[in-house]
Amino acid sequence: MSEEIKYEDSELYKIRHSAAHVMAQAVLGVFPEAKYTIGPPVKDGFYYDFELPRTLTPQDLKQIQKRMRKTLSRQYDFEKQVLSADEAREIFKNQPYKLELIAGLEAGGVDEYGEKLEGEVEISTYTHDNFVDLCRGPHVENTSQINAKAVKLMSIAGAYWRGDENNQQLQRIYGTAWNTKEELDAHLWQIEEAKKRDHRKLGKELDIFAFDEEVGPGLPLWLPNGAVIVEELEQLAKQMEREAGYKQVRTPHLTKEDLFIRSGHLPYYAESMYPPMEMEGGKYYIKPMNCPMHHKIFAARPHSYRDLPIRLAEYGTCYRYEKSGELFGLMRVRSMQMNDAHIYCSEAQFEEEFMAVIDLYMKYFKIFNIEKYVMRFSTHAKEGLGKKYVDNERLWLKTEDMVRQAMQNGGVRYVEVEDEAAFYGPKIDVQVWSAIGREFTLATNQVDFSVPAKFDLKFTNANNEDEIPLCIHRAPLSTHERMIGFLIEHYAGIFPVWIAPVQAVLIPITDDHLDYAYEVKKKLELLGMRVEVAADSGRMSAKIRKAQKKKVPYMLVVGDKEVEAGAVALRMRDGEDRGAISVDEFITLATKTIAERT
RNA sequence: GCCGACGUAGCUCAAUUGGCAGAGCAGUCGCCUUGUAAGCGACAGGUUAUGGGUUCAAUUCCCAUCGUCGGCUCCA
Repeated sequence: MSEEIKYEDSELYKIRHSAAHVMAQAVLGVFPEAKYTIGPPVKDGFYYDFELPRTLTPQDLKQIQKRMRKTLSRQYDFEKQVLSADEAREIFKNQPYKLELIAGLEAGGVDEYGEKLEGEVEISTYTHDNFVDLCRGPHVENTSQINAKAVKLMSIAGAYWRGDENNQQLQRIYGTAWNTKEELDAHLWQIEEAKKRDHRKLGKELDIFAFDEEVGPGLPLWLPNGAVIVEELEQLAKQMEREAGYKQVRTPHLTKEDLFIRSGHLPYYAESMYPPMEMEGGKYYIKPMNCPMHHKIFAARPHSYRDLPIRLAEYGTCYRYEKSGELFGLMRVRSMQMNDAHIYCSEAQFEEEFMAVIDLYMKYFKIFNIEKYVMRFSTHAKEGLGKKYVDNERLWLKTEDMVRQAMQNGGVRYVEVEDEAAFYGPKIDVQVWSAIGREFTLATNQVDFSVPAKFDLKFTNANNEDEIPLCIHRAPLSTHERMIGFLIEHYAGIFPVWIAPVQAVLIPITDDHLDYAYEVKKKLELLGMRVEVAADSGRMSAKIRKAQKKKVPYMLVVGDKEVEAGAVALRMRDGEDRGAISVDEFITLATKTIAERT
């Protein structure tokens, strides 16, 4: 990776940045009264945000693109000019957003996102043709370096000024730009391919989950096939957690408000919680997370340092009132089951416990063959102490160091991001991307050196004194919803045999072979396999096609020869025909594959 | 929640400028008895998301609600 040119320094970056200017010029051509804001390059393209007199239509996009092509057919230089704040103000006197940016640059070197700039700040403009934009570059030298056939405007969207929902909402136009038309076509093709593995599409095709308007948005229904996957994941988690010394607990879905007052979730988290129910004068909430319940379990009995660490695990069912626009298939829902656990330990035990959790992550990633992810280490920021972060710098630095040390000792690659921690401690998030490119936190591993105190959690240490334990919140398998959404896309629906909802389909060639098919099915089911018989009146090849579309791992064709020999003709879903093998041989092969989760 | 687009059979999609709502697949029932990705036929399937409005007439035009999608914000 390090040998590659950074995107920010690449030619493509300049092309996209420059294309954004050309687009802004075109928009101003159509709407002379438009206020333009910022327009940076992004992954695969660029955007530009505008305040416009009316909302844009797809027709407008065509017109804007046409104007862009006209500009790109000529040869205009991009000319940089460094100027004073006053000079800049004169040029952009009718552009309030630009004036705000100039003020930011002048005052303390704040960039277009409100982030601090390093070093000396100069104010500069880039001009091509008749269009001037406040910009620090870089750009291509001349518009002719942008291939008009490799630029395409993609969509119109709403966006808030400086990303703050309290600010003015602007209209954003997304575009994509490449070196050549071939690259553009390849990109568009890739988008189409990605849609095919979108979990919302595959989830429907493979009968994994469904939403129902009368049930409500963000409340998925697991169809039988989906429930199989849920069950397999739970069994995996329970097995791994048993081996790692966790104890299973179970807690209610409802709780009095007192619990969330103590935990500190109310009122700060209230807007993500379902409104309370009033019962006998008291308020009850549906839980948005399990931690307070687990803390109460820890507090339910006295503990000696000899008992620690105590690891409490639960696939807890939680409900969060996510804003309607934030819902996204299974990836972002309102009802969810978390692969949750809380580990209570002493400071001395912390590193080992944290490492063990990371180790568990790695085991899971190996099982699922997950390679494309980023571990994000989120730390506190000094300025936030006592505000968004618990005011205990010693423990922040100590636990952050412990986490850093554990990650480095384990040889785990991560990126460190300041000022992204939970309020109670640093954390490691595992970031992944959905098929259509949206980023998600799949798993999370958080240190908590604060909330245990709020719950008066304690254990008796070796000196016979009360001591507050540290707590590790961890969810390596995320929630069932997000994990399965992710797995559907990760495998493109071609699940490994152990989680495949249907593992084998018996395909009788004629009805004469039905009895034998059922006989084999029963034999396989006794071993715990999920098997179906294709008993419809179609041709064998039609039955294969059906099984193939459902991505069933094993297709077992049975005809006269197989009945005679006590065999099945094994066809794999990649099309490989393994010919006739004995039923016992198939059982050996299948049960081994399933048991090894390969 | 905000901005925009969209909503026709279980699924994927048709339906000239407002003029009788259709097809393929899936399903059911027959026939065929079949060797590695679609055998043939018949039947059934709809208050065009929901509720109002305009009109002689609305899937089509207008309004509201619900839902989905693309983004923003936010997140397991």
